[in-house]
Amino acid sequence: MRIATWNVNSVRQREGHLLSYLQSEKPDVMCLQELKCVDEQFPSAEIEALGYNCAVHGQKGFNGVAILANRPFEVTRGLPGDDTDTQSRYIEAIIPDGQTIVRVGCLYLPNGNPVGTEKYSYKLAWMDRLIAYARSLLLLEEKLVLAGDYNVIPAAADAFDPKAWENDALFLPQTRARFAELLHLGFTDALRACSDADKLYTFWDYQAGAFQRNNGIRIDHLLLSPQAADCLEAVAIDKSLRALEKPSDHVPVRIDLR
DNA sequence: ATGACTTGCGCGGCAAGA
Repeated sequence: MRIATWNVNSVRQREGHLLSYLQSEKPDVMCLQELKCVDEQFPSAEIEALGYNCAVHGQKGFNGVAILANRPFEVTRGLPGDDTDTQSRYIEAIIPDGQTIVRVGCLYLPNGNPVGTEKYSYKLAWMDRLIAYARSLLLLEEKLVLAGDYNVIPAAADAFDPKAWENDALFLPQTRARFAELLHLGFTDALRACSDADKLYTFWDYQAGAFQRNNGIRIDHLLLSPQAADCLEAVAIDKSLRALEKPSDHVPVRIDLR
């Protein structure tokens, strides 16, 4: 089973690239973040025409997540743990796979900048909720994939210029500690399970020719439960999409599970 | 040293992103 994740930075602006990607890479499951639209504005008809089912958790203007799959599936919306949180940042699917299932969580973790504001405390609180929920999901002992834009640079090797990120919400020690805490529950970072190479990035800023200089960061991740990690066959970062006209600032990351 | 793009909203320049 092929599972991909991509922060599209507006699904309406990226519809053409998305449809091309679905046709060329043929993921069984596609996780999308930063839709920047409400459910009614999501291009469901065009995606369904390619044989996908869509589950959308949109929001006006910002945020918004979706899961697409080439078969029917069950879906739940929202990250448990705070009924007052109105931001659309989590959607989960149970994907049938022969006699078994794969549970896929699609997440858009808050950016958290500027540090020292309520934005950063919201990020840390959201990570605490994710850790608590992930702990409960692991008890199910299923194939589980938590995929998305984590807005976390896990280590210095995951940034072209780590010094520039020292005081940023994506790289602060408290941020990385929570990401480590999540991993230590028993998750495997799919990319790092397959490669210890540096200069592997999933985001390049639009400004100052960052992509041309490969001045990027790795912040889009697929975390695997033990049962999913045992099935990991391959991982890829689809960097070529960043060189297209009108790209997202993120590129897709995908895995193949046997 | 600073800003450097892109998007949504909605029609004037901001907020937000990372």
